[in-house]
This record gives sequence, C-alpha cells and structure tokens, in this order.
Amino acid sequence: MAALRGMRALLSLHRSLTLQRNFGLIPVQLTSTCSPGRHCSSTTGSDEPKQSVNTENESLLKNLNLMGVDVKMARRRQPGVFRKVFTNEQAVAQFLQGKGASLKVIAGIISRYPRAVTRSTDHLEQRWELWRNIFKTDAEIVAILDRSPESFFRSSDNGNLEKNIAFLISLGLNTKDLHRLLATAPRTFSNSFELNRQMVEFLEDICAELGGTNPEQFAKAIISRNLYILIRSTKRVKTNVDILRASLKLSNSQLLDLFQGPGAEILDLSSEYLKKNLYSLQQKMVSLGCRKADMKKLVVSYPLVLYIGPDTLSTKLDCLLNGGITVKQILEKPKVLDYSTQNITARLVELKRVGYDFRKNGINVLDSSRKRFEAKIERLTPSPDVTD
DNA sequence: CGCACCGGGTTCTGCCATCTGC
DNA sequence: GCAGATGGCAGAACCCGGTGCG
Repeated sequence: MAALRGMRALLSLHRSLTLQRNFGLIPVQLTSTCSPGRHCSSTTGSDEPKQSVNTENESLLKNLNLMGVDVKMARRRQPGVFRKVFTNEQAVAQFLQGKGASLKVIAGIISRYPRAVTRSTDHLEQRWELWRNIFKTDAEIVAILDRSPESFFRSSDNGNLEKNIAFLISLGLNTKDLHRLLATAPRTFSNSFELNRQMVEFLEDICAELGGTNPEQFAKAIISRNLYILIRSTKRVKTNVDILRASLKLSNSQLLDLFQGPGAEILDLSSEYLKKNLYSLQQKMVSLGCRKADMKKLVVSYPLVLYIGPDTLSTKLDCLLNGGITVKQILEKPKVLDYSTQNITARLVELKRVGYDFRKNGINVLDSSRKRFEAKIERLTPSPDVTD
C-alpha cells in the first residue's frame, strides 16, 4: 500500500516535470490584478470601478480558467472569493511554481481552496519559511499542499503558526516528532495556539486527576503516539476517556498506562464509534463464552481491537475460530487481530496444508511479516517434491 | 538458525457550523 | 450582512522487521 502510494507520487512528480518542460514556466499571460509581492487585500479602490455586490471579478474568472482551475467547484466552495475586486492568483501561482508545484497541482489547490488566491506573496514566503523549518525540502511541502491545501492556506496568521511551533517544541517534541506531526496532521499547525494549548492542558489535567506525577510527559507521550489528537476536540477526547473509564473499571495507574501507552491510538476515535465497538465487542465475547474480565484483559493488552469495526471484528474472529484456533489463544496473542481477514484466511489454508498444529505450536506464526511467514511455510513443507 | 517480543511505519481530508470584525 | 477565520465532525487497519535469546 505504502509502496503503491510512493509509486504514485513518483509518477505524478514525473508528470509534473514533464508538464513544466512542455509548457515552460507560466505558460499563459494572465491578466494582472495585482503586482507580485504586494499586499492586495487592503486597498482604497477609490479610482477603481466599484464592483457591485453579486458581480464576479471577471479577470479572476478568466485567469482561473486559463490556469485550469475547476471554477465551478471553487465557486461552490468559497463564492465570496469571486466577488473580491483584488485577488492575487497570478503571484500565488508563480510562487507555487517556483517551489516546484506543477500547473496541475496548482489548479487543484485553487479549485479546492480558492481563498489561496487572496494571500500575498510576502505572507506566503513567510509561511513557507516556517514550514521549511520542519520540512527538509520544498517538494515535501508541495506534496502536503496537494493533499490538503486547506491546512496551509486557511489561516492568515503566521504569528500563530510560529507560536504553535514554539509551543510544540516546548512540550519536548523533537524534530522528528514535529516532522511527523506536520506531515501527518498538518491542520494541527493552523489550529489557534490557544486551542492546542487547551488540549495539552486537558491531557495534563487527566494525568493529574489519575494521580500521575508527570503530566507534561503524559501529554507528550499521547501526542507522539497519536498524531491526530490535536485536531480533535477536547469534548471528543474527554468523552472517550470517560467511556473507557466507565466500561473498563481499571485502576488509576492502569488507566494512565493505557492512555499514554497503546491506548493513545484509540482516544481520537469518534465517540459513537468507540461506544459501538465496545458494545459489540462485549456482545461477541459473551457469545463466545468469555467473561467481563477477559474483555478487559483484551482491551488493555490490545486496545486497537476497538479500532476494528463490528463486522470486520466478528468476521475475523469467526475466521480464526473456524480455522481451529481457540478464544483463549486469541486472548493470549491478540496481535493476530492486526492482520486482515483475507491475510489470515490465506495463512490458515497454507498452515492446514502443511498440517500445522496450533495446539502444539501456538498461533504466533500468524503474527509475522509475509516474508517470514513464507519462509516458515517453506521450512514446514515436507518433501522436496521432485516431480511437479 | 528460528523464534517470540516488541515497537514502529503507513495514515487524514473536505465539508459544514459558528464566531468575529468590518 | 458580508467574508474571513476558526472549530469540529465522519470515516474506520494492516503490515514489517530489529533484537536478543535458546
């Protein structure tokens, strides 16, 4: 999957380079509405023709069409942009092209987040520099903008961005953490500093409430284990904490370990989804003759079980049970649930073929990489099989 | 060498709602 | 009353390999 994505990225990079070679830089003469480098939003417009309300900026429309922007989509998303008298699309496009973005990528960015054309070059340069403090290359940033234009363009407050970076560093997150955070959840950085601070404070409060001695470490651990936590509402995380507390009835120190350990990854789930999964897991466990304590043990040792939707989980469990594995074995080695039902099914077939005995050998063989599993099967295959 | 334990990697936007300031 | 800024939501797993031990 990751390889596929990487390949696609390479292909699109290649495509964009080809495009630039074919068309050269700035292929069309755009109608200038604002000279590059100047701030365009504030203007008296005294001797300019007044644009009445509901009239769209004609030159903007023309430029966007020339740039290949999906104007229909853009208009649907942010109609206000089209009524602005002064916009900066030409300079914005030039800026992005200078950073290595292809024309296609630029068009995609503006189509999805039209307000980008209202940003000044100065502002963009500043913001780009701040991102470059975290990313090593422009290409990385372009890839993020292509993926999520809104994360970069939604806020015009570079000071806020600076505050966020300083704040995250002050939490003890290292360069690698910041890099992962910005690459994975770029929205974190356009949150208001205050919002991020509130979440961190909230996490620290939970720690203190549970009798933890190092709230800062606790918050940092959760953030670095769950990069999405800062783009969730405190309401959601709080609800999830409450749900888990109420249903698992663990001791305070067990809860602390759970939240700052593997359980961090399920704190940002939609609360309804978490509740639903918890409930259906309970139902399933009961139907398999397990007790409450078994489920508790399962969730504590492998919280990601709550990440799996009811249908998937049920199918997966049945698949294992039908393959001759016991519930007890699954409870002992829950990591087998990590693997897709499809993968498990195929492995069970292979193991059956070579006469693998789960009672004797356990089920660890299912929790291994494809390479290792295949090597294992190879070793277990009895005869050298000279004839085909 | 084979195995179990364990942690890490990948991944998450695009839309709507609500405020705020002019 | 507008556009801009910001908050919040739904959606829903899978796989790999280092390491240390026997």
